[in-house]
Amino acid sequence: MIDLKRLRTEAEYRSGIERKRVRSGLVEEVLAVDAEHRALLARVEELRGRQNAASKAIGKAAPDQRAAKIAEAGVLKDELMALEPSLSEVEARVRELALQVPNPADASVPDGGEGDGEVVRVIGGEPPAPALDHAAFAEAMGFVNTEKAVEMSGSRFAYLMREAVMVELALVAWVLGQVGAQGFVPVMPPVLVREHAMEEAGFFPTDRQQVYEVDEGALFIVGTSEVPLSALHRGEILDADALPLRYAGFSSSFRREAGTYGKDTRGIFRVHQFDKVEMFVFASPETSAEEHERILAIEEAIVSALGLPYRVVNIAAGDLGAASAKKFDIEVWLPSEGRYRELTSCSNYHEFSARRLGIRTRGEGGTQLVHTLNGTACAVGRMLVFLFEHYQDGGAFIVPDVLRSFTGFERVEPRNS
RNA sequence: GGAGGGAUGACUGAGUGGCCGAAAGUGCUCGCCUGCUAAGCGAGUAGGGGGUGUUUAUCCUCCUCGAGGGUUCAAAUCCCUCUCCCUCCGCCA
Repeated sequence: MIDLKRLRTEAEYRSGIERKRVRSGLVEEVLAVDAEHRALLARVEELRGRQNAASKAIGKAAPDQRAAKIAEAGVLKDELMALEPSLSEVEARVRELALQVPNPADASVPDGGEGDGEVVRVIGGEPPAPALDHAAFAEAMGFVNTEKAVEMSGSRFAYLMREAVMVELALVAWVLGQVGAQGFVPVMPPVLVREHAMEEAGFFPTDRQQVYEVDEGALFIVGTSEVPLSALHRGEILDADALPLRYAGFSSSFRREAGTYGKDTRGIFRVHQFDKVEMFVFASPETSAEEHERILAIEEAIVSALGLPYRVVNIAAGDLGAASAKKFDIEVWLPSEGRYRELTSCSNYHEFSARRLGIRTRGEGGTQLVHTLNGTACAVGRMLVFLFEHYQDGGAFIVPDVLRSFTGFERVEPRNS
């Protein structure tokens, strides 16, 4: 949720929103309805004040004067009742519109849309394509079965099988250890949440079409453990000394991938269900930018330890999600496609989601909203895609060094060939 | 699945229609006192919106006692719905 007060008083705040490709006229509309709301609120409050005073007077009045005073207060009540429905109607409109307004882009975010991100750095080379691309290799090795999964569940589902399962689990265990060493508390959260959790995390209403709905709309399946992690301190006033609070959620993630027909149909690059270790941080506003860099550094350390060539991109304003004020993607070189593809991303939400969640700290001048940040420690399935290409040796698969103590094997030979 | 009890400020907990945004205690903050510590004494201590503005001051005002709705001139208190917690019974691991 944006700060309406800042929207109407700070030009920079407003331009940060407008840099994010918002529906034209939305900002003007919000401001107009907000003004209407405040004007009406003043009238209603004035009436309520008089009504409150009149009611109090009845309690103190002598018994023989009560009847007259009750009649008097009744008139005020009727006036109020005539006005209040329009107030709640305007309130609902402000809220509905404000929910559609994205978090303003940070000043350090470049202008433009998809493809206009700023490449911050490039690490590693651009090795040539292996004999088989990730999908063909995974199938040849018996690591992935999409055919039967598609019959059973539909496109973009897959069975992960054999040694690949052990590599998947090794990645999870290793990554949780890495982030644990950085102070992130491991969490396995519920993946079914109520609607308000989706809204407060910043996903509803804007990304509703990406989310699976179950139990007749009572519950929604999360597309990232960011949602249940964000709710971990819902409604709390946190001790400033306790910040930053860092969590690492491990869960399956589910995405409808609406509007991606025909994109990334090979293998398990883009699927409806995948496992992910996600970092989530509640930070003070003063340190959130620093914390963002820290999360990025951890992501880079993980990709580097796996020996993958990558680049860091500062995502352009028009390509940011609604809740994000700033986002870094790590894109890893995918040899078969001869280009960098997104593996992780980390965002600073500033106080956008904290406002909806009601998460604050106590400072000198009262309470202030915390900042929330999130970042992918490891999107496991997507990571496998890159490993399947970068760790081919002849027809065999080599287990990355750092995972070997978890898998118990170093190499998987080609099957029946 | 059935029956009953409950949800109040950072915490414990009183409060069945007006004198209640709310007793008391704990905690915390400040001051006093005590040679130190402990104890004692006094004061203060919820969140949010709007207006004003000398713009993290002051002041005015409205809302909030799990959430939403209703009754009433007036609701923490009465009624309805929902969410959650507890106890007992049943069922199942």
